[in-house]
Amino acid sequence: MALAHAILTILTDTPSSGYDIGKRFEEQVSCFWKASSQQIYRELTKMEQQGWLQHEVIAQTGKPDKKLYSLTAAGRQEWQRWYTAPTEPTPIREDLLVKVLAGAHVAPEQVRQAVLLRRHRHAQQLQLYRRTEAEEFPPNAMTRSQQFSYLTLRRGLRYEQDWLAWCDEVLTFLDEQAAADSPSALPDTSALPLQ
Amino acid sequence: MALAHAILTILTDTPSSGYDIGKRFEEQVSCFWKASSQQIYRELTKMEQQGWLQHEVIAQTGKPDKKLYSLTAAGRQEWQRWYTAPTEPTPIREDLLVKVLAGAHVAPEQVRQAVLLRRHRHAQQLQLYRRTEAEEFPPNAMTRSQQFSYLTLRRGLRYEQDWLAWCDEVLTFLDEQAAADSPSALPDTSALPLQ
DNA sequence: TTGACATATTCAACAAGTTGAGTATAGACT
DNA sequence: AGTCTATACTCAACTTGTTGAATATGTCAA
Repeated sequence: MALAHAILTILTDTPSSGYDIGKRFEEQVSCFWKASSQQIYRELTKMEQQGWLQHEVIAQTGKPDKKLYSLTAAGRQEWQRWYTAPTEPTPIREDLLVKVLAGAHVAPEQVRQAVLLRRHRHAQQLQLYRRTEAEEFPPNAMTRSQQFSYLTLRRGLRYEQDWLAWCDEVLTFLDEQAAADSPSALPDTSALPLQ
Repeated sequence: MALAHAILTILTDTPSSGYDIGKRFEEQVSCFWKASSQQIYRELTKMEQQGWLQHEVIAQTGKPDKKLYSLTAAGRQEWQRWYTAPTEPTPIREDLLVKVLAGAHVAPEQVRQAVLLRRHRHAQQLQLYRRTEAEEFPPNAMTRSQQFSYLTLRRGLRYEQDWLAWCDEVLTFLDEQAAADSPSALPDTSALPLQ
């Protein structure tokens, strides 16, 4: 039911077509939700069958017709119900952590490579968020709606920073291990790699 | 294919039954992967069909028979291939962020409630991880395998701490808004809620 | 002795997410 | 003239994840 509620939330803001919703997902919401257009269209059909939405067909010149969806009273009510119900955290499924967990069974270089690759991805994503922050959220001139939007971007920023910091922890650990194992290492830095 | 590789990883360590794997998922891996036993059994069957695993039936006294799965050469090879292939970050789907995004459309108290509920959950999870840390990872006496395991716990600890910090950011923002809106507020603390 | 709990696995149905193709119009670029 | 992109939607097949029930044995405690 989760995607349905994300869609309801967008339609709370303004009536939209499936295509519009898809774009808003990509632009605004991609930091914490991803949905393919196929998924969105399918969900919209289901939600209309449930009576949460209605649509009217809008003829456009130069573009294909579109179905403009808007909330029904039942939809608005369902949205309110959802809003006050507790939200569960996303189940996390992280390949990289599985790899690190098994780190003792592979060459240290393999662990390092895996972590480095992911570190790079998070660094890029962080940069992207930083750009968005600079471009779309002027420190002293945000509307109320923008302020909330900014709070969600803050989550994205934190998330990426936290990943980077953890990757660095792992890399530091690997460095210390390597130093301790190599004959030319300083002898007294091997213990207590993390605390 | 992701669950399959998590299972391969566990079997790299030691041959196990579906039930054993389920328990290790719950105990060790639950911080970053969740799988129901049904899912695991289904996946094991599929993996055996692909030739990654083989099993032998072990008769036990006082307990039902079990199927002890172990890696084949092909399975080990596939695991190696996966290990060196880049890992994508999990797609995140966070209801709570959708709620905060729409914060301007509901009463501030509703946002606060939603955030407080989640904050509580993360605080509890953090405490749980802290206990695990204290009980299972003695600072100076970890095996190599434990050290890697500890690194994954570190990810969990960080993750929960980061959530708490963000929740507090949102709550602070809401407090400042409330103070700015109420007549008895200090007049000059309203601007620049975050930076 | 009855019921809860741990061990150990299977089947069925469904919901959610992914992949890929297909249909259409229209403007812009080459 | 042909291709690319943007708009706008649909259908089908598949994989993955969730929920609930069913089966079977043995131990431990109320």
